Amino acid sequence: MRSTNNKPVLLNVVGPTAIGKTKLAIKLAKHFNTEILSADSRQFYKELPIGTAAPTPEELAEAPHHFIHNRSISEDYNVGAYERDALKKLEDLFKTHDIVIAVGGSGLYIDALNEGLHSFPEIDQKVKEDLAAQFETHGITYLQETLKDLDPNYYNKVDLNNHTRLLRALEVCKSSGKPYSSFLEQEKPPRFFKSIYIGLEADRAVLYNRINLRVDYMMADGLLEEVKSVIDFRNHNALQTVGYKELFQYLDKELSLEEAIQEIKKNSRRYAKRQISWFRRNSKIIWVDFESPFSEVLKKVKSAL
RNA sequence: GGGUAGAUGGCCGAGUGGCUAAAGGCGGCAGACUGUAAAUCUGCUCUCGUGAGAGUACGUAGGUUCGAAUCCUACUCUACCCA
Repeated sequence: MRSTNNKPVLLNVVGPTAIGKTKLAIKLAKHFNTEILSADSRQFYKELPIGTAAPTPEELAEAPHHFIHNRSISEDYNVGAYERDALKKLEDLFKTHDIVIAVGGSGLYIDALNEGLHSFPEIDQKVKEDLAAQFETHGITYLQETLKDLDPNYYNKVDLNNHTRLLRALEVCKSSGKPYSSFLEQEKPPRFFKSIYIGLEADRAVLYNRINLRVDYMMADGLLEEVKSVIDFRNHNALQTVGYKELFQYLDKELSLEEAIQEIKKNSRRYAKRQISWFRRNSKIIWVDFESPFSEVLKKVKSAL
């Protein structure tokens, strides 16, 4: 089942949270007798099975999964590391499979996998801490002015209100002595596989209803206990996550349990909206209704091969 | 039955004669996104119109005024208090 140009195929299943990506990916994996590569920025943390809606043990048994529960929240992990690790895994999988399934709702991770990121220098931790401290004391203006000085090109492009972006760019500039934008100008090596994208969609009201219901299921499944078990790590990046942030607030007595649950639902809806925005601009995605019969999905996949 | 307070856009809530289609918040919609990305950030949100602009709007009905969400009268409803 190689693609027409004889490259192996990475079949990406994308879409907003709670729309049924996991289940579709498993069906596709079984059909093509292949394996699943997760492109989800939270499901690889083994301590967070409930709140991240990771595949259940039963689902994991249905098809081989990679990048699920293979990391700890105590580790620092990020897209760059993911791209490196996932690509290596993919090379392995393509030795024995012509088609592999990727599934995930993290747009940046999907893009990193399929298109690649530019290569950036290592960040000097001291530089990072210094910048954070400067931001703390001098505010965002400091970041803006420093960037204007170190990388005027990027200064003209970035969202100047977004401190996260400014910090990252400055970290690269200061660690490497070269402008951040100069790294973006480098040629990216082309992928050795062909990418196909299936996007699941649903009416907004239907999607929101599914999200709300899933939060209730998570609570019934013991999300609160899961959150309590990881509270010592609450400042780690891995826990800047919907479902955890809000329940930490409940444990801090800032919110009632009911309020916290409502916040989780709301923030999940907003997250879904951001995912939709991200995927909408990818014109390669073949969109299908989340309730489409599998045969129909399969037909669309095959016509894209 | 009497008294007091109140009634503002999907919701909460400010405004107390012109600068008000009406602050702010919430909710919603749309967008950005290259190593924190389930993060971070931006715009829009009465109706019609691409736009200029027009129309409708601050409980209801009248009134005062060049001009009213803002002042007056009556009525309706809500909350609390007295009987």
